[in-house]
Amino acid sequence: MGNLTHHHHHHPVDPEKFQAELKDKLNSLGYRYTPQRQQIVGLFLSEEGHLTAKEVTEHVQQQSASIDQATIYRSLEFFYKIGVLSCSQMGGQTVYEIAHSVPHHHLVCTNCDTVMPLDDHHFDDLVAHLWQDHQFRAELTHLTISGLCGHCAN
Amino acid sequence: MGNLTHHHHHHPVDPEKFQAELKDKLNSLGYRYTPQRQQIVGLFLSEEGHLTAKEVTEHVQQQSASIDQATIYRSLEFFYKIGVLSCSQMGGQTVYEIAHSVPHHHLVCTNCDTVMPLDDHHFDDLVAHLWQDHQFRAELTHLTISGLCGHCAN
DNA sequence: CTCCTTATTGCAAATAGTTGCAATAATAAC
DNA sequence: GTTATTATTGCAACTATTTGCAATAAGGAG
Repeated sequence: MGNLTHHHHHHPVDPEKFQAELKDKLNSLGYRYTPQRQQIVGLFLSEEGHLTAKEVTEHVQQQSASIDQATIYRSLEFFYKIGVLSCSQMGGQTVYEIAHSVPHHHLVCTNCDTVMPLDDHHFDDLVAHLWQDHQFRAELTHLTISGLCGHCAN
Repeated sequence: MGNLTHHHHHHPVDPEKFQAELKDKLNSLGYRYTPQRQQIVGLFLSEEGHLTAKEVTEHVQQQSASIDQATIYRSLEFFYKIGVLSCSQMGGQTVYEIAHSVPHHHLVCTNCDTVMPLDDHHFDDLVAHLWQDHQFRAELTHLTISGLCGHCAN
C-alpha cells in the first residue's frame, strides 16, 4: 500500500494552547490528560495529515520508551469518540487526523493515492433528500470517495 | 455488536443457474470453481443479506469439515474483485453480500442497526459535480451512511 | 501537601486477518 | 481416460487489533 499523501489547507493551531484547552475539556468531562495522550495528540499536531494506528505507534514509541500499543489503540478510539480526532477508512486502512471544526470528506485517487478534501456542504442536498423522502437523519461522518483524480483520469 | 438486519427487495435468483453460470465465467477467465468457492457462494445465495467473514467461516465450517479461514478470506476478496460479491464497511465491520446488478448503497441506523438500501442514482448529482468542479472521476462503490431511521429519530 | 477515588495504563492472552510455501486438485489439451 | 499445467488450498507463522485485569497515577477534596 502506497503512502497516503495529503493536500490540505491547514488551520493554523497553537499546539500549546490546543493542548491546554484539551486538558481542560477532558478534565471537565471527568477524563484525564495523561502523558501518553499528550504525546499522541502532540504527534497529530506536529505531523500533517492522516496517520494509521501503526504509524502513531512507531512515532510515539520512538520518542518515549514504551507506550503500549493497547494504549494507543484505546487513545485513538477515545479521541475519536470525543471528537478530537476524526477517523476514516482509506484503502482498507483506518486513518486518523485532527478533527477540523469544519467537517469534510475525502476524495482518494485509486491510482496515485492523492487525498483531497471535499467540503461537507456538497452533501447538503443528499442529506435533505434522505430526510424528506426516506425519513432518514443522516449523520455524515468522514466519507471516503474513491476514484481517479484529474491527473490520473487521462 | 448487534445483528445486522437487512431489509431488501430480493432479486429472485435460481441458485443452480447462478452457480453454473458463475463456473463458466470463472473458467473463461482462467479461474477455477472449487468446492470451497461453491460452498461460499451457496451460502450467500441461501442466506439473505450481509455476512461478515466470521459468519461465513462459521456457517461454512459447520457444513463442511475444515475449510481454512485463509481460504475464506481469500475467496471473499476474490469474489469481491471479480464483482460477484460487494463489500462495505458497516459499524467497523467488513460485510459482504451478493453484488446486485444495480449498484446501491446503505443507510444504517446507528440506533436499531436496521440496514436500508439506497439507490445509486441519488449520487448522480454529486458525481457530476465532482467531475465538473473538481475534475474527479468518482467510482462510488458501496457507501455506508450512518444516521437515524425514521423510527428512531423520534 | 496528602489522601482518596477511579480513569487509565501495561501486560499478557485472545481474537482478527494476512502471507509464504509446499501439496493438492481443477481445467484444458491430448 | 490420462497427463500436464498452474490456480487454489491448507497449514503454520505472522501481523493487526481487542480485551480482562491488576497496578498505577491523574485530579479533586480536604
